[in-house]
Amino acid sequence: MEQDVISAPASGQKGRPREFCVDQALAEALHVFWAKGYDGASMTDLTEAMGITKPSLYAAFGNKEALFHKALDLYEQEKLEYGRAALEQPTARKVAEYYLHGAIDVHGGTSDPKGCMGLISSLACSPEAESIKADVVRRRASSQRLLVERFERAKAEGDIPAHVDAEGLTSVLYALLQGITVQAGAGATRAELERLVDTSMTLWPSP
Amino acid sequence: MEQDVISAPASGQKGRPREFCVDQALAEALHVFWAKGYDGASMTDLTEAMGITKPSLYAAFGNKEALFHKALDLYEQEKLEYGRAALEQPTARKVAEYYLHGAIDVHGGTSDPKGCMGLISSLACSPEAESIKADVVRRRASSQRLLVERFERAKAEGDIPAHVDAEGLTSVLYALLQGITVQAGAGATRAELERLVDTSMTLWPSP
DNA sequence: CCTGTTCCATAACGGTCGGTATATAATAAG
DNA sequence: CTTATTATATACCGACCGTTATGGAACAGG
Repeated sequence: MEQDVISAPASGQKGRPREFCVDQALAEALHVFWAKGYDGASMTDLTEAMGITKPSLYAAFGNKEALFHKALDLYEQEKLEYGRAALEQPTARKVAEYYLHGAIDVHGGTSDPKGCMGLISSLACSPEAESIKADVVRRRASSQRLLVERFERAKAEGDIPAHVDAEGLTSVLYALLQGITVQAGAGATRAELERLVDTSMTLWPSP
Repeated sequence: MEQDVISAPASGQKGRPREFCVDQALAEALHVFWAKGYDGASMTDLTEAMGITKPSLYAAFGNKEALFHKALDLYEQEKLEYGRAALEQPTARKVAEYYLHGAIDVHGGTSDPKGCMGLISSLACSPEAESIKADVVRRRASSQRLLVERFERAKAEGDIPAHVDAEGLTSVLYALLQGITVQAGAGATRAELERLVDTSMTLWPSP
């Protein structure tokens, strides 16, 4: 019943071959969800952007919600990779710098929609979007936990003062990140966002 | 043609008197918009919460968009008053403290919906909500400007170091504010939000 | 060829959206 | 009383929502 979404190899297909690339269609869907949010993206918006008809979409992805979760997977893999890379920076300060500048690149750039796809889709509150919101919150919590551990390691390494609260610092960094995506979505220029980040880094605790 | 929405005095009304209190109905509408956002709040949601029928709503408020703008006015007057009060604090540090703690009280409380009504309604991007978003962005910019001026005064008074960028600091404070409302809407506890604010204040520049 | 399977295209489903037409009820003025 | 004016209640509008049934087109194996 459940069909493999990742482009199947040419062998073993019995019926009529599909006329579109699933990965590319998913990338287009991601773009629509990113720009309009889960509720704001209609099936018509999606199918037109993906270049396929509604039955094709349902056959390949299940339904709108399943399509969103797959788009969110792709979003995290491709666009939120800077979050994983940030953790590997040598110092806590560089972790934060990498994080915030990465946010500007991804959420304040010109090639992709402004703002954060997860944030946009999780603040809209239609009852059917509750599972969407729960998914986003869950993913956010897990990546936030990694950041707490990273800052606790930094404290052990004397990288940030011992009196600093690692969880609190993580919440602060996340709040700044969220603020960046909000302001980017509201039309802030790249210069304004960099000013925000630069000022943030002047406040960052010194070891 | 345009009717005065503020409860008119008993004199001069010619027809059948209305059977509901306009102010109270507006307060109920505010609650719905706050919880669900502009797009997420349906006319049925609104009329049921307000206890009136759709024709009554249209007669009294015009349409959904006009109702939202009036609800947003009420929201700013009643719920965002802490933003104006913060500006009058004696030092920049106290301004920030007042601002952030006020945000926790209003956006992370239990009596009202979690999160920020403006943020929730301005991130949803249906084409019809563009003017909603523009209104929210405009109001935000104007209150942000007041904060920049306040911090520039603080610099002149030696309240924060001269090398600090007042505009950047304002963007940082606003990002923290937005992050607080986002995390409150995502289910953060009051203790977590206070931890965020406390840690933020340990980073605040000393004079 | 035929059969089976899978995909595409059209059209339609019931439901909800924001917004109204219509008719009736309640008041003030004459 | 009648008349004018305004509010209410019901029912409805066209448009769009997410989803699916239907019928034909394109392939593989026999």
